[in-house]
Amino acid sequence: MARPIVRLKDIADRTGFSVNTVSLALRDSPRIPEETRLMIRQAAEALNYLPNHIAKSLVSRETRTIGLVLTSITNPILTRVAQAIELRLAERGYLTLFATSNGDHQEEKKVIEMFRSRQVDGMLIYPRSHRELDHIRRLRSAGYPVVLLVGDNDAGVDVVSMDTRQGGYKAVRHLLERGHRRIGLIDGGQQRGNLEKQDGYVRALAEAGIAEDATLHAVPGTHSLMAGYDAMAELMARNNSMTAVLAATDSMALGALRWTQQHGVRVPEDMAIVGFDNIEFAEHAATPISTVDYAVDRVTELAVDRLIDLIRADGLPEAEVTLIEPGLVVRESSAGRR
Amino acid sequence: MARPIVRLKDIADRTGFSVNTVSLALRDSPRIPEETRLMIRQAAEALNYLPNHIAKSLVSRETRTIGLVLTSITNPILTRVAQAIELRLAERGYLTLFATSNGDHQEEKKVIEMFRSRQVDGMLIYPRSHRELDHIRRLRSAGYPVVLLVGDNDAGVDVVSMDTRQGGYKAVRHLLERGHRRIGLIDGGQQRGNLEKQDGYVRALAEAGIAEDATLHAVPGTHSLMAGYDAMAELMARNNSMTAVLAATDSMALGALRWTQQHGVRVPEDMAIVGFDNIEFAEHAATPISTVDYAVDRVTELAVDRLIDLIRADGLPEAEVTLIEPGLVVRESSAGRR
DNA sequence: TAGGAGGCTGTTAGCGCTAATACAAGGGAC
DNA sequence: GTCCCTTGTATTAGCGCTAACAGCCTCCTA
Repeated sequence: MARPIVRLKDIADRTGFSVNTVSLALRDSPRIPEETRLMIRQAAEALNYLPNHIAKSLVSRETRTIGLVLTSITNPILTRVAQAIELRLAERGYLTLFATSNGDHQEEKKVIEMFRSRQVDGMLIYPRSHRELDHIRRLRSAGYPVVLLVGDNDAGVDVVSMDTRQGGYKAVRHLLERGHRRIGLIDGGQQRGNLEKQDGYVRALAEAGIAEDATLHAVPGTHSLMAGYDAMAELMARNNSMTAVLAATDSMALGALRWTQQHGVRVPEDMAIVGFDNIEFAEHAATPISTVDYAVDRVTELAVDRLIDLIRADGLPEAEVTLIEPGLVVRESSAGRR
Repeated sequence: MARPIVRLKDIADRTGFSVNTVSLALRDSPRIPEETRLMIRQAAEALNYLPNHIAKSLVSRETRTIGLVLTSITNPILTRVAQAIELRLAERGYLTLFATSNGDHQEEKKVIEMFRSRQVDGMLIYPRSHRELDHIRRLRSAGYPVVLLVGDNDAGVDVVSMDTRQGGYKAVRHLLERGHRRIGLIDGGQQRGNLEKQDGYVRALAEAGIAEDATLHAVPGTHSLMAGYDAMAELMARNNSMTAVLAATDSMALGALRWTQQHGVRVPEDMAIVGFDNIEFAEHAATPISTVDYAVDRVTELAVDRLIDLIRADGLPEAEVTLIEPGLVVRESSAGRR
């Protein structure tokens, strides 16, 4: 600790000018003549001066920092989202303060408070639950710029998100078109009321006149590959004559694929598999996996743009929900007709 | 913007006490009687007061924030590292300011300056090059607590890292013991002088009396699965009678595996494959991949502990380099003898 | 009953910076 | 020569907070 800090005062002492003159010179004020500016710049350089952003923030009331709240970064797609957001914010001159909620409501609230206390200019939040958003709505009504990275039309907060409901719908439509009737669903997140993917799944089936069947649903607790593997084992043990399965993440789809490999079930001949997110490992799996694409670049770009608009506006405008329609990437795992 | 801020002054006005008394009461000073404390607490609650951490930092000269610099978070193992670090720092009461250098030297320097300007209490850095560390050594001699997440004994800065040199050595020894003599290497990062894995590879071969053979080396530009795939294609095209290959990351090992699948090369019978990092996707690949384990928990725990020790010490102690010996996880991809 | 000793609270200064204002010197217009 | 305006700089105040010190009671003791 106790590293020596070079302040404006030190430059002032060295050059004989006042602190204020030094401040103005370093900020290229037109009121300071070229010659003075140069002298001061040189002194600053010689002393290896670095402005104290903390002090500046106290005066300017902006920190040029935004807070990013994720549930957990182990989900490969959230990783890519985090990376892309950091990059875009950096381009716009913002630094990213990062924290994870671990899917816990109290943690999420605590993290948001910490960010507020640190006076972040705005927040990007991937909420653990897509339904319980009261604490975030309160944030917004207190005047804080917030953009959610997942959510629904009725969120009451700004949202930029993939339309996963539509994604689920598209994936099931695709499977129906290939002749599948008994389609399984490996979901995740039901505990928190995040039902978008399931909604899409149900709607597509309903349109085709197919009733829901609980024996075709599995709800593992996590999104990991092993969770997908176990869920697949469970579904297969139920003897429900399933011929296709939709997994809520590619990791889980890979787990399901692994199960089929180990148990002599051919993909896609005996079992079609479709995942979500389009991660690299899904594309190059032993059997390349069909998937609902997550448009990382679109989502992050729009989300960051929107957040910065909110920050710059005075008085928050009406909340806006942007849902991006995902594309379906069809690969070998769901090829061919039944 | 322009959200209204509740300050100590507002609580003071409301309760009739002075700002100082309010400050003391909220910090549970023993000099403030219970009754006063309660009144003030209630007022604070009623006004929804949140301390301004920025102002506090200006006075206390600590921000309780550390800067984490990564090259890029798309490498799955760095993701896990980032997550684990954030978690451990949060436990210790620190927030994580996050930035990526994208493997660019100027970016790395710029990011470090931004962190300094924001008065972070310390930094954890995954440097793009394990050799060009002058700018980081300068940081240290200026009194900044820094811990590198990869590095060598002669770094001159604190390091907590996996011993990847030892990892490369162990992996090759393992292949040699299985009877392999023509062992390929798919590396990455040579451009920046990160030769640890290659060093270990070379040493193990030398000890076995096997000369280096340039036709067995491939150096893709990135760490991605496709990079591994392409490198494998290149190595196989060289007709170098290779029977085993060591890839610098599991992603690349998966890419190599994918190539063998598509070209009728049996693993491990015709080709053994060993990777680095032990990511979940390697464990559950079509052929489970042997790998050099990355002890995420050990590394991040020790790194964070060391950093906080440095922050608490007055006057930085001698730099300390901790290299953690990695374990080798043998799976199907390198099973059986030749 | 004077003189402390504590208990409680207020006042002042300062963290490093910016913004608003003040001021001194020089130059032109009349 | 006075007045005013411009140019360059210094002074002051204040961001929200903490730390050091100052002061005023009340109560106890000799």
